[in-house]
Amino acid sequence: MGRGKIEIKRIENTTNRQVTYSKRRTGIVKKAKELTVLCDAEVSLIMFSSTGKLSEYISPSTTTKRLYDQYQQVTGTNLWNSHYEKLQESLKKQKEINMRLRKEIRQRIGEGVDDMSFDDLRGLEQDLDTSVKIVRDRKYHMIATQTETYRKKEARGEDPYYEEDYESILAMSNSGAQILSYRLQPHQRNQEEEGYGSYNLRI
Amino acid sequence: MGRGKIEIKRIENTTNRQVTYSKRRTGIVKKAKELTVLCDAEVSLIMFSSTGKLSEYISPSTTTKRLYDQYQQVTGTNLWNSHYEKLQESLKKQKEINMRLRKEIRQRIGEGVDDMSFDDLRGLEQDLDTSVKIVRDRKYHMIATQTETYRKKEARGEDPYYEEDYESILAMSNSGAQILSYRLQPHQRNQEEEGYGSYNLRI
DNA sequence: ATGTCTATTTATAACCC
DNA sequence: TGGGTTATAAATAGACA
Repeated sequence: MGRGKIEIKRIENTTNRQVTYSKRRTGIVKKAKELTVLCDAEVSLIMFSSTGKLSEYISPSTTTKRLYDQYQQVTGTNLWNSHYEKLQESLKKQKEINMRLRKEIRQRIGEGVDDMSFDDLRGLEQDLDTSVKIVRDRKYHMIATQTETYRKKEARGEDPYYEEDYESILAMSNSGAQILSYRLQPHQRNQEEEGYGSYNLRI
Repeated sequence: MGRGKIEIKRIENTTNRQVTYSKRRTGIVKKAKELTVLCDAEVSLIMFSSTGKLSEYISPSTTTKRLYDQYQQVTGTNLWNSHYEKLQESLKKQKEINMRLRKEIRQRIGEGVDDMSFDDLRGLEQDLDTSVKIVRDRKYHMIATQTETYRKKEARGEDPYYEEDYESILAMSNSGAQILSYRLQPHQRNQEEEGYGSYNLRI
């Protein structure tokens, strides 16, 4: 191939190795092209240099993906299987989490209370009490704040009803979107869909 | 390449085409091997003849699948995605659902209450009241039932403390497993034991 | 890293088995 | 198909820009 026979053995000098790679890469790609045209073949050639640089050639009549699908069919080995399995596992996990979340919500709503132990009941009751207290406090706070605003406006001589009436002030940030989904669709609790969600969230 | 310059153009004669394919296939595979050894590269070469016959070369240091995984990483194109669009979609959906469920639980606990509208707050409060009522009723029912059992035992002259004391009767079906996962986080329970009586106040 | 030059080695087209 | 043989075209190692 050049000035003197060479032996096919790893070129230790990094620079030379890269130079040779560059030249031979061009050569092999040319061969692949020729094979494609001359023999009407379909060729996929993927190369990583020792520095990790990628080069590829794919016959213009096809795509890498299509050719690999064919490859799989012929060889029987399913390259995507492992990916598929991972996805499925993920999905399963998500469904389990979903189930748990649903169960927790159901219990918080008061369903299935008959199957709970006394201690759990007491715990749940306490939790609910705490929550309801938080919500109520927030509600009171909102009322207080809005009343304050109303009074200030009035004090400044503005018409407090200028833009909105008192009721609408209270109702103000009624963000169209319902927040508790179960309240939106009472029937929904039957079994929404498959439930996967997240992996390790803490509630 | 032989007796007279040839032009790179599809060989129309099928037999000749196959002969040429066969010879050149050998040649290109040799080149791939040389590139692998000489330049320490990783090469995947897949070829389909015009008759559909598959030939491949893969550098011994890797596997077709591994090399293709690398290929995907570098190119960004995900060859498998299109195969599993449905699965992937499913997964996405599940994650969204879980997100919603988590959000709902968080709200039922009383988190994020500051971002809710007044109406939503009122709705949530009602829901929580209802739930706590259900739970409390069930608790009372259990107490009543157990007290009943206790009395009956006593009436029959049995020692009601024979196996368990009164407390443990109440605590009975304490099913080791925690039911509400969020309760596992201890700090959340700190503010308990308060106004049971005010849980159903309404403005 | 890429392109050019050149001596030499390789690949291979055409042919035959 | 696959293996030889051989004349010739192609590829390329080494050197340098």
